[in-house]
Amino acid sequence: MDKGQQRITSNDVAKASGVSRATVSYVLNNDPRQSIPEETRKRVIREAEKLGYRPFTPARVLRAGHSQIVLAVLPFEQVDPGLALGLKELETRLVEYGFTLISYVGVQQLASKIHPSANVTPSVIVSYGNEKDPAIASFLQQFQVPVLSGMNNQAMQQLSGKTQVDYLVKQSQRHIVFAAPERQDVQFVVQARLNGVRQGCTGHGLPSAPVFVVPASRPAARAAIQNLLSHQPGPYGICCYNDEVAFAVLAALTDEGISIPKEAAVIGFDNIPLAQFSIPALTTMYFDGQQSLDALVENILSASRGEATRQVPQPSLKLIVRDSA
Amino acid sequence: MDKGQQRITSNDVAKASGVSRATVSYVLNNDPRQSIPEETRKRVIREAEKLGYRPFTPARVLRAGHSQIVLAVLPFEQVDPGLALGLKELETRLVEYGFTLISYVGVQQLASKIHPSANVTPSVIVSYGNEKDPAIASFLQQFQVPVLSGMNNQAMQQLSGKTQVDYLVKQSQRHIVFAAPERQDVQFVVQARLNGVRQGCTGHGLPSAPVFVVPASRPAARAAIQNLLSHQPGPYGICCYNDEVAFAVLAALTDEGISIPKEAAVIGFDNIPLAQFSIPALTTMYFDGQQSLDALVENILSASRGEATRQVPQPSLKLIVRDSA
DNA sequence: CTGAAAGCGCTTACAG
DNA sequence: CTGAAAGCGCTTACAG
Repeated sequence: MDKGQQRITSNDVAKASGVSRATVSYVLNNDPRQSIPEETRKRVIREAEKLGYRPFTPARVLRAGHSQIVLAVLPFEQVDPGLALGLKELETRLVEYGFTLISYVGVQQLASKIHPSANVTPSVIVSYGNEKDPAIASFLQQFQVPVLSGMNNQAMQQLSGKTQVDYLVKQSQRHIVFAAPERQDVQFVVQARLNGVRQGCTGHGLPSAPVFVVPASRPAARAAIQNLLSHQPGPYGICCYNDEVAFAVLAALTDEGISIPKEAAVIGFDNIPLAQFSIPALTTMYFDGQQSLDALVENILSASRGEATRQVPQPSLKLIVRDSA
Repeated sequence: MDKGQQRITSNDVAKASGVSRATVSYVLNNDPRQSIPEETRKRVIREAEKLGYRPFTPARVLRAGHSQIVLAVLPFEQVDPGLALGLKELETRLVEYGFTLISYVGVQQLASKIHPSANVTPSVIVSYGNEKDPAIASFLQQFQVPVLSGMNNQAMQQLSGKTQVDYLVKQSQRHIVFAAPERQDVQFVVQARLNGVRQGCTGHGLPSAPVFVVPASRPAARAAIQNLLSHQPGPYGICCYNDEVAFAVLAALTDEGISIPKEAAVIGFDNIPLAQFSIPALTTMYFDGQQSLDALVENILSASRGEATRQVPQPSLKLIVRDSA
């Protein structure tokens, strides 16, 4: 069945350099318990290179009993830009320890088909969704490996919502509104953020913020905001779920001729690269997860060895003040 | 070393259901060449489920000699939104055949560290970069599996550039400018797009389009565009590398008080979700890769069996006319 | 219809 | 210092 060239194995390298497979393995893995003469070592390495030998990972993993793969489970349709950045950093960090980060995005549909897990054998999972959701829980469980929580917990999300309100209120007293996306895949986070916003309102003795679901089309967004604003006199303070929602709100406001930030102040979340180029430039916030990242990496390493993990510190919240609020 | 629970193997299932490992395998893989009594079959399945048995993939792959993994190699820092969508679709399609799509983003740095390939064993690679780049070529080569070209070739990119010009010229005669991003990771594509734009200029008897490198910060972008526009009288037609660049151009133009599209028309590329929310709403284009996707999936399947692949048809180019051009 | 056995490629005690 | 051997978990000829 398998046409084409044969796989090059450690056996080939052994033969080519006139040693046993054991010695090849010792040399290539730099086993400190063996002392191989420099000459032999050189020869093995040279032959391996010449043959283009790559150890066949599945065999190695079978032997070791566990892979060096970390799986990030992201149960949303799209990865928010802020999260994408964090994952990239995590990946870079893990590579230094010989680990590879693999992401599953939009697990809900995938899980229902042939289990994608069939092809990937992580030794640790980092979960960014609601682990209490039974569908997600059972998806995670089937891997039978430790599951860590990514830097995306409810407490953090609430704090962000609250901080948006704090900033808006500090600027001047406003009717606080929470702008939510239509997409359903992320409502878990939306809820947490909303809770934070409402908590902020309570803290400032303000009425509870209404939810403004921002339509995904521009004319609809405009109509919706017109309707929203007609209910109450301004000025408004609009806490957006993220920068993408904020762009839609900005456009709707502009189309309606509402002046920003005077009549309606808008604050986003994520500080995506595009945020500085909105009109007006978007005031926003983001998580600076450096220390949390360190802790997460440590936990991943521990978990992969079967050791206990520690509490990850909250990332700190950064505010970027531009022109929209 | 390995603490915690033992792995559940097919042996456990065999013992629990009072059959041999062979039978377990036959049942669980639905081997059509065996006729197992319905009762035995039921029992095996039940026990496997009860024990939560999952075949250990590395062992399976070692036996089979090849995985069911397809690796997408994306040698850029970030994945453009249009590409991200295409990958998502590809993944969905492949899952139906039992394959898993895994992406490596930003391979240039990764490749220089511990070879990430050590942990992943694809049976086919889909490459979205410049395969003639020696660094990329050697990265791809080490996997020793068939490499297919993703839907991202130069001819396509050129056509997009040319089509941008065609549209702009059809609207009215303008000084054509090509707006390129600062980021270096994607210059391979930028060049192809630029070639297309210049080809379009030539076709219409226009002078060759100058390249406007758009700074990543708003004030710098504004200063740069002021400088650009001072060289020649308008009106301008600005072909942007993608929608993100277009957002920056729009902001710079607006800050300079240039009227869009009258004095400067702007056309983007990708039709990202945010495109409709720019001010003014962005005119842009994108690839509709449906038929190409079918062909790519077929090729992946063929290649994984060691069979020959066929030419992938060009995706068609869609124009979205909004207000910026 | 079922089971004992071989073998995929690797690493690592173990014997020399 | 080096090599023969065992064994990770799986599937699949092969023998019965």
